[in-house]
Amino acid sequence: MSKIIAHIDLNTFFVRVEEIKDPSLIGKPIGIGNEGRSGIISTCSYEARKYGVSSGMPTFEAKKLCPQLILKPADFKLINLLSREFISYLKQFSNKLEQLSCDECYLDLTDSYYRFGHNNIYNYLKNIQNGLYKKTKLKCSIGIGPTKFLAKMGSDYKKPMGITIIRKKDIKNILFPLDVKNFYGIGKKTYPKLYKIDIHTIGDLYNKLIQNDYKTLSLISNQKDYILACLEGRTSDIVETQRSDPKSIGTTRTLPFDMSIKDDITPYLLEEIKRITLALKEERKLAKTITITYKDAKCIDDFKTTTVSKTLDEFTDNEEKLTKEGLKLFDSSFKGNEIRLIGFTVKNLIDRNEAVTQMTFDNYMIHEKENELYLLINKINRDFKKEVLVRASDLKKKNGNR
DNA sequence: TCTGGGGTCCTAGGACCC
DNA sequence: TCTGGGGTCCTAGGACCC
Repeated sequence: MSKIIAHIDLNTFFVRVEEIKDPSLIGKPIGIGNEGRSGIISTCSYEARKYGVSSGMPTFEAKKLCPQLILKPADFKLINLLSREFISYLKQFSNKLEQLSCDECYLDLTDSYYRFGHNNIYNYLKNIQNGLYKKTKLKCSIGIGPTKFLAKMGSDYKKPMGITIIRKKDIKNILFPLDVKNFYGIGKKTYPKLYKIDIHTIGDLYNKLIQNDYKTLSLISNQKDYILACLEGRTSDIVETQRSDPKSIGTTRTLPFDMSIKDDITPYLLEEIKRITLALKEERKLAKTITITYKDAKCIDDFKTTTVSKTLDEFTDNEEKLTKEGLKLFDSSFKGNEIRLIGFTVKNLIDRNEAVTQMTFDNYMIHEKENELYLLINKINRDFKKEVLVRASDLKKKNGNR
């Protein structure tokens, strides 16, 4: 028997958070993003979309398209709070929940649907959707299908507050007429190439693949089996409740201005290395491979990103070691060209307790103690900085009122 | 003033070993 | 005389997603 997998997607979540804070914004064109040198729109309201504004667009361009656009920075504190409420609300219906990001998840409803003798799947879902709205004021779209892929395509099909059921027998009717760029996994590089060989819809793509069309295979031969499995309802229906281990941890930072002098860039790199060391310790991981990322400042109609990496002789979470190796790699690879962004990533990760076998127990215990201390010092530093900022702003207010 | 930041997965070539 | 074939690891880059 096939499962009942739901994909639940919050509609324009970051915008909705602002509307909940300030209901007078409802119905207005809103973009979430920062003003300034490197601001982009992370998401925008449906009203803004009418003007052509879309996510990923630089804010200056969005402003050009829609001058009355109201720009708000993302309020991550409230976003995280509401995201947790969203997840905990859904867990009432099934504990088989896989969170994909702050605003979407899969839910395996097979047991709960049948156990409580429901007989109308649409009403059952409508109830979940309305309940979420009542409790949190958040709007969502729900897709239902026998596989995760079909559920995901379903939640995307109708927004906002849509409910779409895609059984295997509905695939031809619902998915085949859709533009091929709506296929989850076909992105902005591939779809124009598909258009060129006269593949415009998902149905076109399916038929060409079935026929082993030479031109189609030359573009996406490696994805053939996967795409066919998706469109025949044969992909995964397993909702993974355990958060999977991270494969890499990294940060990047856009510099306050374009830089080409090593000594100017180094402090920013050091800061990124510090952040990653802290994250490694918090995740209880050790890393073996380090990567530095640069983005060129000037490059004709594209920002070229280059990476250099190095695999170290041992797994580590030691700040001194990561800093030493990071700087060495930077020194040997940086060509002195103008860059606008710098980043540091670690990969090739193992659990810290796995490393016990690689060091003596005493050394392991010393390492654990050192790390506890490291996290504590970081927390004190953070709290201290916050305190200083609060006092500074109090002082400013006082002086301002005089 | 002028395109974020966090990830995953895949590929291809080269080095190296047996 | 002159270099197979399989496997693994490392590195760089590309495509995609939220």
